[in-house]
Amino acid sequence: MDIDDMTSGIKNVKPRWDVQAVEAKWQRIWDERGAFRAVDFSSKPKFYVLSEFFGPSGKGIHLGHVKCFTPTEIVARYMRFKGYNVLYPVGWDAFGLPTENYALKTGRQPDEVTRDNIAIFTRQLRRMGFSFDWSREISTADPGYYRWTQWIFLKLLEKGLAYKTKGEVNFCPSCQTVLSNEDSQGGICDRCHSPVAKATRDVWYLRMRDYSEKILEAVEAIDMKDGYKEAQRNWVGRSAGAVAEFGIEGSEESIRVFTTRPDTIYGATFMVLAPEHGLVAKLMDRIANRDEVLEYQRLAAGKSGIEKQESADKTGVALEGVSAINPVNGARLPVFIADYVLASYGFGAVMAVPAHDGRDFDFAKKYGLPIIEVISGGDVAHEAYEGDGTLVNSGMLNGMRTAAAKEAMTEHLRKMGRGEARINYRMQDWPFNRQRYWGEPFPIVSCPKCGHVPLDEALLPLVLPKTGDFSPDPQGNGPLSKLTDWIRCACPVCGGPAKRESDTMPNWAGSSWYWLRFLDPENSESFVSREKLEYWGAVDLYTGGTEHVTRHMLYAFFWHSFLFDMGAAPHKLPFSRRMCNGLILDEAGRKMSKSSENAIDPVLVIDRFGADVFRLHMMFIGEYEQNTAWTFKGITGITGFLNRVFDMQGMIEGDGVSPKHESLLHRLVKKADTGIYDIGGGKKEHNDFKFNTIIASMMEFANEIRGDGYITKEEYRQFLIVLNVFAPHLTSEIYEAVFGGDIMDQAFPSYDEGKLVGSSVEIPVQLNGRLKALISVERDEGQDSVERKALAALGIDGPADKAIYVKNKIINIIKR
RNA sequence: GCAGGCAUGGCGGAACUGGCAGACGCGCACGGUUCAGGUCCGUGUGAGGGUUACUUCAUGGAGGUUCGAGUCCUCUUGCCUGCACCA
Repeated sequence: MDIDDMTSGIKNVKPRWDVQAVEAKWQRIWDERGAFRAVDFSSKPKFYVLSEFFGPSGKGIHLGHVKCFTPTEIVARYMRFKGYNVLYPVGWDAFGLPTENYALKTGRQPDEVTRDNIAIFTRQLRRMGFSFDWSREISTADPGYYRWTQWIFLKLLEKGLAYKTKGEVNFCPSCQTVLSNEDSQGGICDRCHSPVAKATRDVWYLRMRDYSEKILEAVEAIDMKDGYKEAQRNWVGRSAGAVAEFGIEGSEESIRVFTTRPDTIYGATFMVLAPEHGLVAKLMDRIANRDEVLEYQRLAAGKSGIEKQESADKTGVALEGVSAINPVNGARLPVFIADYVLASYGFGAVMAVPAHDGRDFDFAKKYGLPIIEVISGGDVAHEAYEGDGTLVNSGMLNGMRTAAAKEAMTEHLRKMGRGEARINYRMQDWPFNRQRYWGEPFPIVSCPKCGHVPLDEALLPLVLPKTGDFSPDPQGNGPLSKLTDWIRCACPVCGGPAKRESDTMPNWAGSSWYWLRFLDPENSESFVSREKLEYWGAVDLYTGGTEHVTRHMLYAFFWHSFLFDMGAAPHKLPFSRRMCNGLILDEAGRKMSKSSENAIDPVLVIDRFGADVFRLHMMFIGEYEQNTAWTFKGITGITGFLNRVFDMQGMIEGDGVSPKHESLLHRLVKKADTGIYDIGGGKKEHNDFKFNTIIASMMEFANEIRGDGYITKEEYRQFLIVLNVFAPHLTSEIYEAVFGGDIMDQAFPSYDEGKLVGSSVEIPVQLNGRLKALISVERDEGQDSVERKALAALGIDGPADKAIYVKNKIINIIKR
């Protein structure tokens, strides 16, 4: 579909200025003047604003980019007017599967594809007129950049936060690579949307779980909507409880469980292990129903995450001949394996208390296991009671309340040497290697004698070698393993024959620290200079997609906390404030993605309407954080508005601010000054990012001017500055024509609280809460005289029973 | 199941700490300009009733607090978005 089809049926409003020429002219001027350069160590206050950098696909920018970047662009221009040294950088998250898959499909080299795509993005973004500091452009696939990604990995390794082991991980059969939990949310590959399988592989893990508390600290400290914090807390999944150790009858082995309810331990009537629990193999020769157990294990291993979700019904198999012993009362408990217990959480085993846990209850009912009530308050014959209450049937705990009993039992277990208090986390360590080509090579050599040996830092970057064959290997080896000359090397420690690591890092590696590199993109001595880190500090405002809240952001918190701990970053938090933009939907309300049919190419919109109109329209049709259905309806209203702004050049009369327009202008300036961005931040509630209503206020102002037929020079000047942050091209052009010079040299206009209301105000008069009349009063007029006017307007003799007057707003007369 | 969010005209959406509901824009109607269409300019536009003055009803639904509720409280319905057998 071309632009004419898409815009058929809407008014054909012609702009009265040469849109394309004006926009090209100012983009060139800004470029020549280096207008958006952020200045290191400037004496102005710093302001660092960032939207998530671009994954440069071949399709170019999409509407989601425009929705995401226009707000930060507006904030950046606004903050420059407010006298800040603004850093608003641009870069490329260039490694990763989309580029690699595209290169495979088209038979081209990923680095060439990346270079071409970056060129496309650059051209398009310049045409949007975004005020990026292009001199700080970075790409994660550039050796000068990924040298430092590799360096951070070596530091993680040095501090014991990276390790390689065999582990069960998510594996995408289609992309033929290992994925992290964050990459396979809902059991679906984030890249190709295939169902994810489980596989046992050699995995490089990063000890992200060790950073759970620090990540949670960052979650609490960053200024961000509660919903996102909650999603992040859930992802980390902190829960406080105890570990308890149950013996195995006639064996040295024991079952360790994590429980949040140590108070219910007297109610445990059986134990459940995850099917793949290591103990099963160890006890195999005592298990009477070996075949049945092995069969169940085999079935459970084959189930995907989705299959497990679909079968809510609980299944399991008893380990016949195995009994566990409750450490507190010596009770003999049967032991089961069942796939409702997850190997990856806690110890992969639970003490089952059917009276007080819904899942255990279901399982007990199905297999006819006893249910013992130990907390009073429910009806455990019919359903599990998970609430608090008083302990019964619980020996030493009887009569205690839940909270006290938890504490007492935890202490009791500790004294017995059979348990202790424990905080457990749902979040897993981060599987960090991918069996794909287009990523950062690991600076690691594998030596038969010395194990995994890191390369010397001085040898970084370990450059990704060029190869004609970078297709994934069905055996699950990284494509680099085919490059035998590159793989073979000498061990840095013993000099003997060794091999390089052939896997590469995931596409989230380079994005886990990139905001820091913008501070010092050319540095070849360190990842960022200390002085620049100290000058710029945290990103003041960071925006991006909601989908990155439980992924990129958690990785970012992890790496940043690590860099802080090792003393490499002087500030604790990477970002001060985070906002997430809503999605762009098509007119039918479906998600508009760049791959789908319904996508609208932003370039067509620029060609037809220009960047100024496009930006205003995008901001006008919906709120930043809400999903927005894209439509061309109404876009001509924006063109008409800018036409009227353009026409004001012929309506200039007088200087100063006319009394007629004074309160209107002050209200507009206040609306913009408070509604674009809350400077200072730190507040719980923000009242900014109100771009749609600021545009409405500008339209109101323009309507008033048109009605009056004149605008003063000073009014026009202030109005153009406000509009400039939204529509920089046209306003620069008009400003130059009317006033001479560059509008960007101006300061943002100021407003006066005392001038927001005109000298006389029209207020509604209510009688018993019903609107009856309007009266005109002086600004701040006293209640007595307003009340007299109101009574007169209502035609009432004598006093009111009561009168409520809200100054300059409303008066309500009560007369029964 | 748990958590978070949303609900206002024909449509997108306004409404600051409770204070004229529907700003602004689109659409629509009528009028002007035009040979005509488009553009442009003007007027009107929540629903019902009345010839007018006016009046009743309206922010998913039901109650409540208040002089006054889209906004606060209780209950309820529908939709969206995360996480989901996490012990």
